Amino acid sequence: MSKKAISDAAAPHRMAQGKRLLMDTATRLLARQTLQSTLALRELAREAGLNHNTFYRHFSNLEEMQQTIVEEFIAGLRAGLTESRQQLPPGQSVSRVVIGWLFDFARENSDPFILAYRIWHGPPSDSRDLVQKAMDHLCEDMLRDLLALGVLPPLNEARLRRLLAIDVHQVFRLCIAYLEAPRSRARLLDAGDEMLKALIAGAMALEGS
Amino acid sequence: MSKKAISDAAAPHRMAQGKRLLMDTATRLLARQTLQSTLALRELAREAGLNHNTFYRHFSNLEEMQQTIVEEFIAGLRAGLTESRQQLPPGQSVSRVVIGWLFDFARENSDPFILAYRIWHGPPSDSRDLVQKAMDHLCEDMLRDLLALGVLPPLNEARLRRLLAIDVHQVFRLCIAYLEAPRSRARLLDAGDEMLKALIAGAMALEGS
DNA sequence: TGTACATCAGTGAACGCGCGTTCACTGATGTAC
DNA sequence: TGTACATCAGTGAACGCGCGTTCACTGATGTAC
Repeated sequence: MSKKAISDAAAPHRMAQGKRLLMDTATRLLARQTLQSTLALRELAREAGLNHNTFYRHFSNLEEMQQTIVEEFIAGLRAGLTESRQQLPPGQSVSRVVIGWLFDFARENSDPFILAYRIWHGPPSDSRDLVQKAMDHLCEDMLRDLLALGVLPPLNEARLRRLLAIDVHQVFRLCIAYLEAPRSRARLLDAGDEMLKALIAGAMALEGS
Repeated sequence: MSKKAISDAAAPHRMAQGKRLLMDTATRLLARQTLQSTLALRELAREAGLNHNTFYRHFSNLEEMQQTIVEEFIAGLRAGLTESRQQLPPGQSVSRVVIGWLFDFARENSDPFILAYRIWHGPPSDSRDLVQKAMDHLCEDMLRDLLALGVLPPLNEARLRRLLAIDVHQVFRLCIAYLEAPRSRARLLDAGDEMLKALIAGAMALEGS
């Protein structure tokens, strides 16, 4: 199970040091800010240890940078999930393994993870649409996997999609909870497992009625 | 079913015009901002049509004001829910009625609603703790109501709480979706109904195993 | 292989502006006697 | 009922500061021939 930070996975092409540094610093500052405030361009550069004009060499404004950060995060998430899906150890609870992997991923990339989560639940924006699209995609993959693994009888697909979307939402919330209280890992894994089981059982019960 | 704006319900005591105006304007600006940026004190006052120093008559900083806004929102939400619970029309789907009421409430108080939702999913803060506490409370009320109505067999309470917490999260997400696409109201109500049914059925299935 | 030139990443000074905060003020409302 | 005083809501000028943005510059890397 890979634990590479996404910067390696998603941007193997050489990237200017300054750009890399600005993106990482911005992610850190945005993810760790305690009350909402604009990220100031000069503060970002100061924090990154660069001249404030270096920013303009790579981005024309902060929104553009944020979008780049989100794209990189999404690419890393998808690459990692694809990889981890191919190595599903047989006989284990699927959701435990996947959620476990996601917990690790969240821990390795906590700042981008938190940032993406907040953007996902934030005001409408291009960045938010990117995150939402990635989540939809993730949902589709999950449905396909569950059907392929035979965990699911072929129920009403539209309903399954809706319920899996709930699962995805809540799993990401669990990841955030995990980051805020890493010692609860086992309990949170249980909760994730219970949730998927309940949703699938619920879907089957609704089908019958 | 009351549709009063929360300012009436929660702050019947006379409040200085300026304070009221500042809080409403801040809520509007915060809820409608498209990309995250600090609310500037002077911009707020300008937008409210007041001298920028009026702010200091009522709050010592923006965080304090935000907390006041959140408290007022929560008080209004709870008062409204209590009221609507007492007038539950018999024979209807409980979740449809409650979610329907919540949709109306969200529409009548869309700015505070959106703000509270974003705070809920945002960085740790006193405001966020207030929202979380209100949601926990709401979950307890819901559990009590469902048990009293006999909709639920008395299952494992801890598990019920966890699954209802999921329901609450998702119901609020549905409210946000409703605000962003009011024409989908019927579809979103269906989704809310389906979700609660699935979760309850899932809980019962897990109990049996 | 060497040379000339273009592109690129990063620097540093300078600008005008809106910001948060302070202070001293005004006029209206409430209260004590 | 009237008077004196305190409290309260809102105003306006002034401050120093950090901000975003521009411009002209440097030195390193890449490329054409």
